[in-house]
Order: sequence, then structure tokens, then C-alpha cells
Amino acid sequence: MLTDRQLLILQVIIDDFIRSAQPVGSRSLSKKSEIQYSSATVRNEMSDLEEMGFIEKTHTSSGRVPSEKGYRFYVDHLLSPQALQQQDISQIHSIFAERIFEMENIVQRSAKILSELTNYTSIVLGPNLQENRVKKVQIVPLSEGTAIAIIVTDTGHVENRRFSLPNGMNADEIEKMVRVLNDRLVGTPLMDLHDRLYQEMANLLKRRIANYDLMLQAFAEIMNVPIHDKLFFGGKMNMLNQPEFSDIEKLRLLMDMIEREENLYKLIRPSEGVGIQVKIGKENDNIAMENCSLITATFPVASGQRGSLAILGPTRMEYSRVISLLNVISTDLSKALSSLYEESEE
Amino acid sequence: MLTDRQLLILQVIIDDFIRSAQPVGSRSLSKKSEIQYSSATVRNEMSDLEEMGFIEKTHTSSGRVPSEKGYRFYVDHLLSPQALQQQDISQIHSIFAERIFEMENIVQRSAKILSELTNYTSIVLGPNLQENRVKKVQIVPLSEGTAIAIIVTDTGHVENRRFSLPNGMNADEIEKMVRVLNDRLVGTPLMDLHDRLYQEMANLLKRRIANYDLMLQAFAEIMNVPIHDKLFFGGKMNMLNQPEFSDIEKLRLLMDMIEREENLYKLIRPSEGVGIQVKIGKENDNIAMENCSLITATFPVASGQRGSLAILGPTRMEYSRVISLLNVISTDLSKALSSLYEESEE
DNA sequence: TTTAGCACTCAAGCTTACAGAGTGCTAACA
DNA sequence: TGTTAGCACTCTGTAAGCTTGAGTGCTAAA
Repeated sequence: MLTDRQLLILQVIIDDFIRSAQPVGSRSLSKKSEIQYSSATVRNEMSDLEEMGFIEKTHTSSGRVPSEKGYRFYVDHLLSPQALQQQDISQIHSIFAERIFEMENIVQRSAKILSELTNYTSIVLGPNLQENRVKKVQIVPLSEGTAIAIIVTDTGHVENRRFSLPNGMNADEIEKMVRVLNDRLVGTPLMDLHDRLYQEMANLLKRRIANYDLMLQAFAEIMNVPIHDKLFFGGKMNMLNQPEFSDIEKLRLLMDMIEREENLYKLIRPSEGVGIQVKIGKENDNIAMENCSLITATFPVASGQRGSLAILGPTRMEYSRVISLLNVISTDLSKALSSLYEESEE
Repeated sequence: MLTDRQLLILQVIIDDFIRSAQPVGSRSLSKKSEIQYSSATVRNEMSDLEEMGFIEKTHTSSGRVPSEKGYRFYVDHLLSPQALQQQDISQIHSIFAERIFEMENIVQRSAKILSELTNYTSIVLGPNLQENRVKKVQIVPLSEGTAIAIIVTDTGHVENRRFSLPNGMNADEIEKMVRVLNDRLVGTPLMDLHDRLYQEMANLLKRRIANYDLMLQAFAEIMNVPIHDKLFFGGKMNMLNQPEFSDIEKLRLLMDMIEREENLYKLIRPSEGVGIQVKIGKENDNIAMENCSLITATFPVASGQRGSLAILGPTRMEYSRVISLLNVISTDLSKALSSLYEESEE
């Protein structure tokens, strides 16, 4: 168990290091007003803290640097929720004050403000499209051979794809097809569309539409909405400002990781529940992120769905501030998205 | 005027520097099989070339490095069109072999292959949406207060926006509105939509629709399609591989510039004509791009529109290869987009 | 006109010296 | 027994000096 003095010293070391990115020595600590002991005493305590694995030396005679265990302890036990500046809060609220109708727009704005206020990289994952339900299907013929299929979902998302019309399909038949599709598909979640088309509708269409199979195939393909939702980024380049990435090799490794979105998706998709989760360094299970922490805020959206908002920064991150910001923004974003969704559910 | 020998030496210097990124010295040049003269002779010629401004020294006793004027001359007079590897060509063709219907998809793929084959950053600008014509307008009510407006253009582009319905607007009225809009707007270029709505349609709607003004306003706002088309990028991070950007400050400057898309838009939007344009270093009129060259290929798309494809790399770029690749890809892309457009014009 | 030779220059790498910041340990003090 | 002062020691970073190698310019001879 740590004594109060050890807690204090650990806290001050981590706070200092987060600010300066420089190893912290006993003398500079003992000069701080929070710490009333001589450097020798501090040295003894630091030696103990090191033995317990909370801090490390970069070389024999260097100051100490927080270890991952240290950060973990700091996040779990020492973090005092930092009051945000009024200015920041009102800046955030102003972003959400306008009534915005596009999910993408809201999400993109959230990513932007988050990265600007933190100077780290933000990643936002909106609610899953797969659970959206069909509101309306429309087919717009473009020319002899092709047409645009449009699906509008209950949340106002519009999905569209161009496809080849089967030979000899005329305007009448398209009309018929659209009617059947609307009769049958409205209310179906996008994730079930494919099965629905093939299982329930094949027979129905067979009776009414010539070349129904080609049409069906074309249509089923269109419905293949990607399973992974789009990730939105803010401040991808903010990592350039962090001294830990002045080594271009590390930077490249990290950037390559970010570009491969599937990886990131796994890291950010919340396993369960809502709230804030902090993953420090190797906890992320990814070599490129050894020097990084990922803080994820998962929030509820109407109808049991969840969205996530994440900040990727160096392990030497301003945890307190970032968590406060995530809390504010995720609450606002949750409200904004929920209202979009609820409106459409009536 | 340059003698043949000077031309040869200049060419070899630039080729060598493009490969190695190291200043080229007289001795290493005279060892090359292309050059049969002693290092002293080469030195004399280099001294002349420097006097004429084609090459520079980085310090008094260093080898020579091509100047911007040198690159310019190289591009204008010395470039031998490099035969691409069959492998590269077939890789490109295979990308365009599939029949793809979405403009965005095709363009994004072009950007990707281009950046992968060159290891530089690619930027693609598709044809201008503003010249697309309305094919169909649709309004899908979502809930009491809001609806989705959808415009399909003749090229198969779908634009949609959510908006608030004026109070008391019912399904019938929406139907009516849609009918009027379709009667009147089909065939209108997107760029003219706004004026059209206000000038020609205000009266028409006034007679038929209650609250027409609110509706009109809402609709006009929706039609506000951004004037700048989206830029598509490939290999944004490829700059990390270039030794000229091992200095993180230069990298940041460049990245900041890339992020401010409007800037880039100006650089890439072709002033006129089609074909390949090379801008070297300061010719780009941008501090961040002092060490960069931008090669832009402008190609025709059906109906007089043009698209552009660009490669951003260090001034020490493989001009010959990049130009060959741009030629191949822009031809393919031009065909692919044109066929999309022509289809819709019948 | 070309080349060989030579003196000269500069960058880069290596060594040495040194200051500064830090540690660990011991002995003295409250 | 906890705290502190003092001291020897260690490591980094920087600056100065030296050497090497690659390069140049110039001159004189072929």
C-alpha cells in the first residue's frame, strides 16, 4: 500500500511529466510548493515507487518517468476531474446548438472540436447503420441500361447505388417493383435486408416481374451496406506536435495503423456498456500504440444503440482534461443523435 | 546554349540525384559508363552548368544538386518517356476493367493506385457536380417535422439533405410540391438551381402551396451543393518516406497545407485545356511546397467537363515515371467517367 | 581541348573534456 | 525512527579539436 506522501509524489511526478515530457528529478520535485520535504527524502520515496513499478528511470542517473503501471494507477486513483474552462464548454455547446440534421455532419463536427481542444487525434464512430430500418425505397432509371436504387432509412440516412437493369425491363415493371419493395421492406432493418429479399420476396417477385432473378441479384448487392460504420477522424496530424513522435519511424508505424481502419475499428468498438474507458500503452495490444493511450467514451443513442468517441494521444496524455472533454462532448453528441433517431421513431 | 556533353552531364546528374537524393560529385560521374571523360573535364562542365543556374552546390566543396531551373529544363527537354513495366500497366487496367457505377468509387480507386505505384501523394478531382443536371427530385417525409429531400442527377449522383417541414404541410401538399419540382427542375444544372427556384418557381408555388416561402427557403438551402468538388487523396502518408521530409517541421508545414483543401483546390484545378502540367518547387507559389513538385494531368470527361489527377512529391521526383503513369491512368479514368456520363445522356 | 596533379574546403564522424542534473548511500540530527 | 545534509558516483548533452573522405578550383602539361 502506498503512503499519502508516496501518492502525492507520484501524482506530482506524473503531472509534471505530462506537462513537460522531461524526466522528473528529486531536486526539482522538492522545490515544488506541494512538496515540503528535502530532495533526499523525495529520493527515498522515489526509490520505493520505482521498486513498486510505478515509475522508471531512462538511465542510471536520470530522473523518473511514469511507467504504464504508474499511469494506470494515476488514472484509476489519482485523477481529479479537471474543471474545464467556461470558454471550452461554451464552444462545445455552440457546436451542438444549431439544429443539424445529418448524422455525418454532427459526427464530423464532434471529431473536429475534440481534436482542436485536445491537440490529440480524435476518432468518432457513429451508431450502427445496420440497425436502421427502411423507410422508403426508390428506383430512378438513368438510361437504357442503368438505374439508381435509393433507400431512405428511418434515421434519415440515404443509401444509393447504381446498377444495371436487366434487359427489357420497362418503366412499368420498375414501378411495380418499387411498389412491391416498399410494401414489403419498409420497417426492415438494413442488416436483415439481404435475407428478406431472398427468402420472402423471391416468390412474390417471381409471379409479377419478368427477369426477377437478375433484378433481385442486382438489388441484393446494393443492399450490401458495409458492416463497419465509417470512422471519422479529427486532427490526424496532431501527433506531429508530440515530442514522442519526433522519431519519424514511430510516427510512420502509428500512421500506418490508423490508415488500416479495420484495426482501429476493433479498438474503438465498445465491447459493452457505456462510459469512459482508458487503455494505456501496451493495453491496446498493438505495437504501433506502445507509446499511445486511447480513451474511449461510449454513449447511448436512442433505441439501444451506442456510439463511441475516442481520443488517441501519447501515454503522456492530459487524462483529466481529455476525460472531462469526452464527457461533455459525448453527452451533447448523444443527445443530438438521439433526437435525430427519436424524431424518426415517433 | 548547352553543348551535347553538357546536356548529357546535366541529365546524368539529375537522374542520379533523383535516385539517391545525394549531391553528385565529378568523380562519381566520370566513373559512370555514360561519361567517358575524366573528373576534371566533368568538373569544368559542372562549373559551367552551375554558372548557368542549372545546378547548385549545398556548400563550397560539395557535389552538385539540381536547381529548380535544372529540373525545369530536365522536364522540358531531357525527359525520355519511360516505358512502364507491363505489370504496372495491367494492374492499372485491371482496376478499370470492372464496370463501376459510382463516380466516387472510381475516383477513389484511381487515387489509391496512383499513390501506390508512385509512392507519392495523389490527389484527384472529379468532374464538377455543378454541371450535373437534375434527373429527379424526391421528398421523403420522415416524421411530423422533417423530411429528406433527394436530388438525383443525370450522372447518377445522389444529393440529399434533411430539412424541417413548414408547419401544417401534409402528405398531399408534399406530393404536389414534388410534382411541381419535377416538372420544372428536371434538366436544370445544379449550379442554376438556386436562381431557378427563386425566379421562376416562386410564383408557381405561391399559387399552389400554402407556406410556399418556407418550403422554398428550406429547399433552396438544400440545393446549396458545395461549389468545390471533393478532393480525393491517396497515400497522404507517403511523404514520410521521402528523406526531404525527415525534418518534422517541413512535414508539418506541408501537411497543414494539404489539410486546407481550398488551397489545394486552387493549385489543382486546371486553368484550361487538357494534358500534363508540371509545377516545380516555387512555381507552386506556396511556401509549404518549396521542396515539392506537383504534376497535374487534366483530362476530358463527356460534355466538355474536365477532371484532374495530380501527384505531389518532392522536387526530386521521378518525373518520367510519374508522367507515364498519369498518362495511363488519366486516359483510363477519362474513359470510365465519360462512359458514366454518356450513358446518362443517351 | 583534355587531363593530371595539387592545394584547399567542408561535412561528418570520432574523441575528449566538462558542466549539469540526477542518483544512492551514509552519517548525523530531531 | 523518520528526516536531512553531504558526498561520491553516473549518465547525458554539448562543445572543441582532430581526422578522413569527398569534393572543388586552378594551373600546367599533353
